[in-house]
Parts: sequence; C-alpha cells; structure tokens
Amino acid sequence: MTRLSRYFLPTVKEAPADAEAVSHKLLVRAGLVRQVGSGLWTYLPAGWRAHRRAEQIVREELDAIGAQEMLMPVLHPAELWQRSGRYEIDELFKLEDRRGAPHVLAMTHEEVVTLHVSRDVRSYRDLPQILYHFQIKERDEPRPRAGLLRTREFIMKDSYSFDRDREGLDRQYDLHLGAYDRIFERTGLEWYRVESDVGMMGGHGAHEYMAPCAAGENDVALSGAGYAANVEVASATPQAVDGLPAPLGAPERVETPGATTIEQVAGLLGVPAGALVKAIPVMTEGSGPLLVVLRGDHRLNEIKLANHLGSAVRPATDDEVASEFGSVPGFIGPVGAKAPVLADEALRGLAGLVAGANDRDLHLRGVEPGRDFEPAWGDVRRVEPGDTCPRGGEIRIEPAIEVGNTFKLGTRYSEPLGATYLDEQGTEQLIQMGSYGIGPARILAAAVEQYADEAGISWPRSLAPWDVELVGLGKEGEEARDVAERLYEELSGQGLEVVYDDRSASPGEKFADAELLGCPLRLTVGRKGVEAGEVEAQVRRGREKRAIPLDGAAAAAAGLWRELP
RNA sequence: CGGGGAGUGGCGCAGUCUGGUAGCGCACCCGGCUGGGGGCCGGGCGGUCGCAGGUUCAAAUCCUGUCUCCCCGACCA
Repeated sequence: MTRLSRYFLPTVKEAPADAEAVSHKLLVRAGLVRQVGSGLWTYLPAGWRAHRRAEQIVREELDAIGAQEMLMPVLHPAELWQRSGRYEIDELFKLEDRRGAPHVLAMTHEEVVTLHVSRDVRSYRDLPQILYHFQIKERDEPRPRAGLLRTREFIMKDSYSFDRDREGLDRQYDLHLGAYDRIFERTGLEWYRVESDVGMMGGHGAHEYMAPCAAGENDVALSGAGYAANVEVASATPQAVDGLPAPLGAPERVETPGATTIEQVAGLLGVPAGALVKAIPVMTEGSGPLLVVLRGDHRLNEIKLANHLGSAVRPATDDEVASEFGSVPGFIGPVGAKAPVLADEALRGLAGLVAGANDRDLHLRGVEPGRDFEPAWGDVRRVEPGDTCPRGGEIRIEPAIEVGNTFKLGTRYSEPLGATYLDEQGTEQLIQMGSYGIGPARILAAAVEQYADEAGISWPRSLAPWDVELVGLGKEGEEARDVAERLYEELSGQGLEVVYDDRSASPGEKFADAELLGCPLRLTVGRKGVEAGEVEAQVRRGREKRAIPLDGAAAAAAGLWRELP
C-alpha cells in the first residue's frame, strides 16, 4: 500500500526562483525530480514511476515489431569513436582510466552496437536484426535548459536496425515509424511526425516526432493540409509581394546614403521590403566566397543552404566582403558581383527589384534576376507563416519539443567499423543501418507542458505515477479512514494503482497536493460523504467533481477512470 | 562562445549603495486547538552570508581573483 505519510514525495509551494518553463516548475514542485547540477537531475520515487510508465509503453511497442532489448555500457574505449570519426565532437565527454587509456562517455550507441554486429554477424542469414536498449546518455551540452527538456545526462531508448540492403532498411524504418506512431498515440500527447534534417553526418532520410509546447526548442512548420516539417528543412511557396515597383528597361543607380538595412532602404525608397534583394556574403568550406540573395522580407535558412551546397558555410567577415566580394558591407548586391551568386527560388520571375550597387551609399533599382545577373538557383530560405505548403495549405509555425527521431544511416557506421556480411554469392557486403531514438523524460516534460493548469500537473492516464489518488479526511481512527482503507483495497482489486493520502494534513493541503501531482482521478473519503453514503470523485482534467455511491464505489471509479484521456 | 542576472538556514527573499550583535515568510520539531480547499495559538531547532585572498579596530556589506547556477542568443551525431 502506497501511503503518502510514509512516501518520499516532497512537494513545495514555491517553484525554484530560476525556473522558467512550466514543466520545470511543476516537476520540481510536485516532488518528482530534483536538480543535482546544471543539466543533471534525480528522479524521486514518484517521478521515476512516471518515467517507467513512459518506458514501458516504448518497450511494449518495440517488442511488438520484433526488436530485442539488451544493454550496452556507458563507458567506451575512445578508439571506437576515433574509428567512427566522432571523437572530436565537443559534446562528447572524454576521460582516462587509471592507466591513462582514453575513454568516452557515450552520447549514443551506434559505435558499440555496430561493433557487436560487425563481430557476430557473418551471413545474410543473420539479418535482419533490430536491437535496442534504454541507457543513460552523456552529452556535454553547451547550455542545458528548462529542467528535463535539455539535460547533460538522460535516459534514451535507442534502437538500431541492421539489414542486407536498402530495401530491407526501408522496411525496418517503416516498421519503426509504425511503432513510434503507436507509442506516441498511447502516451496521450499531442504530437506529430515531421520531416527533418539528416545532418551533415549523412544518411538518406530522417523524421522527428514533435510534441508542441511553449517551452519547445524547435520550430515546426504545419499546415491544415497535413503538412508538417521542421523549419530546418521546410519548403513552401512564398506569399506574393504587394506593391512591387514597375520593371525598368535597365537598372538605375539611386542614392541611399547611410541606408544599410532592408528597413532603411525600403523606407527611403518607399517600396516594400519584399521588393529588395537581400544579399548575404558567405564563405563555403570547399569553394570559397558565395553571394546568397533572397527576397528582402525573407530569411536565410543556413541548414537548407548547407544541404543545398553539400558543404558547411559561415558568414563572410567585413574584410572578406572587401577582398573576396569587392563590395561594401550594407551595399552588397548581385549585379556585377565578383563572387558567384546563388539566388533563392522566391526571387525567380520577379522584376523591378532594389539591390545593393556594391558602392557606398548606392543601390540599384529595376533589377531583374536572370537579366541583370545570372545566378544559380536554390531553395535556401526559411519558410514564413502564411506561405503555402506543398499540399496547398497555409503554413503556421509552432514551437515543439523533439521527443523521438528516426534516421536511415545507411553505411555511415558499418563502413568505418567494418560491419559486413557475405551474401548468397559469397560476396562481402556492407550492412545497412537505421537508428531510432526516444527520450522518455521529454515525453514526461512535454505532457506536463501540454496539460498543466493553474493547479498543477494533469497527467494523461498512460503516464501518471498512479492511476488514482485516494484522499482520506478526518483523523486517524475515525470511520472515514477505515472506509478509505477498504476502498484502497477494492480499487487495487480493480487493477488500479492507487496512492493513499493518509497524512494528518488539512484537507486543503491534501487537495492542493493531489492536484499538483496530477493523477487523473482523485477520490475523497470524508465524514460528510460517508454519512451520505458517498465518495467524491474529481477528474483532474477539468477538475469537475461528482458524487458516487459508496456502495460499489471501486467498480464505479474504475469505470470512470477507463473513460479518461 | 557572446550578452544579462543571481549565490545569505531546506525553499522563497530582505539586509550590501552608506562596514558596527544576521533578519522575515514558508517548511521543520514540541504542545494544544481545528478537521471538506495550503487553518489557528504558544514554544523551539537550524546559517563557514558560494570559495580564496586583501583592506580595516571591525567585512554578508569595500577591493581582487575564482567557482557555481539561471535566462537570452549561438550551438545541439
């Protein structure tokens, strides 16, 4: 019997002064977690119960697609990470053992799982495989934040698929998407799956599972037409520019003294920002200077740019603007540019534009891409709210927290780590890999963010540390307490997990704590109710109360509970 | 890494400018009352003022250095 009088559930009235995010405040206030250091958290007993419930949902759905649970260590020899080329990552904790041998603390487990597969998979007959574990990840984050949302140490479910070919990988990937869809449906979260960036480390496809919430770190582009993509990769048709000036036969120079920003130039010339050409000088890793031009009211998406170019980019310095671009900061433009020009697709077909003249205090008007300069074209802008998505709906952008991700890795790790098999012809082939992550802690934090109200947490039924909080009023020895004890047994008999508040605190304090903790159903047994032959039931989501007859109360409560979200 | 803020009983804060016996609320302990929305009365316990050095008769307070934490941004296989 879980009695609150003997349970370590230290609730507090005031949130930590430095907490900002709702989930951070409430998880601490409700006594579920405590901070140890920056980005380092302890789960107290009730918080760990919730974490295990999230884990169990994930475990059941992965087992259902044939994934096999195992456990790999957190401490790895550095050599593995040197072989995969990831030893230089800044977020990787590095340390030495007593003999001075370099080790790392794992931030993920591709290296180790691939090591095992490389050693023990010989034949196509040994494939496919899906292996997974729940294990602590260590990442030396530059800035942990918002309680559990971004920590330096956290538990992740990471699974890995191994196949003989790309078709097999695609199948395993789709199996995972199905399992993930079911997992997030079961958590009770509001969620969506979005296309995501595969990152510079390669791969052939990636999705992210996002839970929308105010404290989210990612921006997601959504539309009513069912489109959902991380803004890092989202594409859309831009809104038209209102009030575009009439085209000219040829560009004309116009004096714009001191006007170095889009707003200043637009204001000075009386044209909308969208009539300007925004020119961004960048240095690319491989091929030197590049002038990227966008519509004046658009923003550069550096990830889309890097993906388009296939190499990393950085902004050019003012010195480079002079030496490499032959221009002046604030007055850069594509007409007569010294460097190659890459134009965003949104500029295609426009005329009568205003662009920098590459001379101090001068712009050009009547500029027309394709006539006055000949760029390479690419979609490198950030989508904006109001754009039209590929499926025809209007784009809106919302913050969200990433709760899961899936990557088609291909041979990114099997190649450097030598994970191969022999096919039917006896030919050695590289194994095709996928990797798939879920952070149970983020599921919890997102649930708190999404459903909290002024009284505290309001768990979905699937994640709550207990199904029912039973509040016993009155003093020890009074009849109501005996009734509460009996009801506890009956509720347990109905298969419900119950926490019983048997403390000698005041009713108000118990109610406040119960609502802070957020179990989906609260049952209150007090003298008044017992005399009337009733128990009070309060559904946490919405906080509405109703009386249920004491006779058969457990079965009625169980029925009510099953109806809850 | 850039910018901003904060370290004083368990939590939230005042005191620092202007150096002079370390305070308040909550929590906690004891006793009593109360018993359906964080209740009341009385009595208590608990603090190297982040750390180190310096100035001074005297430092939470002034000076120097340093550590830690938070927020915004950058970053985030």
